[in-house]
Amino acid sequence: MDRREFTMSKKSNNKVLAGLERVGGFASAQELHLVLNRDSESIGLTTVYRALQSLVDANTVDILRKEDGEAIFRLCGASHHHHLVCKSCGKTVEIEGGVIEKWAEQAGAENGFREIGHTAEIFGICNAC
Amino acid sequence: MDRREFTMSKKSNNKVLAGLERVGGFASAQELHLVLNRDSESIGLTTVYRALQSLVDANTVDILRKEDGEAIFRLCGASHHHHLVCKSCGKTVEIEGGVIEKWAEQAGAENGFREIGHTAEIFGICNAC
DNA sequence: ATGAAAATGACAACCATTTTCATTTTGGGT
DNA sequence: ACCCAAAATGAAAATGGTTGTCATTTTCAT
Repeated sequence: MDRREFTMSKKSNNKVLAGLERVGGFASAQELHLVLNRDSESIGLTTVYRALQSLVDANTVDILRKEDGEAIFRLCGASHHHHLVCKSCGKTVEIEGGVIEKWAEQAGAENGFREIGHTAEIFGICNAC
Repeated sequence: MDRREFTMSKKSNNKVLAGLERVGGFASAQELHLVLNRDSESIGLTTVYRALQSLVDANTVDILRKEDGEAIFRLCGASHHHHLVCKSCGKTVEIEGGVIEKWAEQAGAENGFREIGHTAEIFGICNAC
């Protein structure tokens, strides 16, 4: 009877994915909620949170935290890079992170972990500040 | 009489530093507040937050975020390592991060940043889970 | 069409963090 | 020592992102 496994493409998940595509980069749950409703896509804030949560669980969406602790999301597969952020003015540079991937994979493997993921951010003061 | 010039060493900052030393690794503001008051160091939660803030500004303390967004703090200079955390059971392994130091330093230098710092954490599922 | 299960969303609850503000402490000038 | 202004403190209230609740709606297999 229950043959539904991974076919469940919840409507809300699709709406949220569409929103993330339109935004292109990172967006917070609340921003996403605004964007979606601005474009006559009626969807509740709670549902946006739930959709994001399930997309994160499904490894479709990445989550990371701004310095103030707010969660921001982006589509996985969007080229995986890291950020160099100026603590003073907020200027952000995208950094290639192949080294980090390897480091994380290796450290995980050495300790018998699977489904390895990682976060890595660099911060400092840019030359304009 | 008072020849300690510009040791603007606020009493609360010292209490908080002592707490961080005692804890040894990472601690949240609230944990710190508990620890301090448990040891008959009377200090308010608000003051703990303010002290941590000023210590972070003074580059005496590092701040990073747990996955749930809560801020955790540690003394700078406390042996610099990273964590491999099991998403399921919370088991944590300390990982050497020399590669990361170099990666961060280099990326910062290449982009004209100074006072480079970084965060990096690895997560996955441990073999017991 | 029908009933059960899943999904939805308005609203309330939660909780870490910040702000407010009244009070206390500190420290320099006299 | 004494004043007094500025800094520090902390209890309580406010803030704000996120999660829980629950009544209602939608989906879907029969």
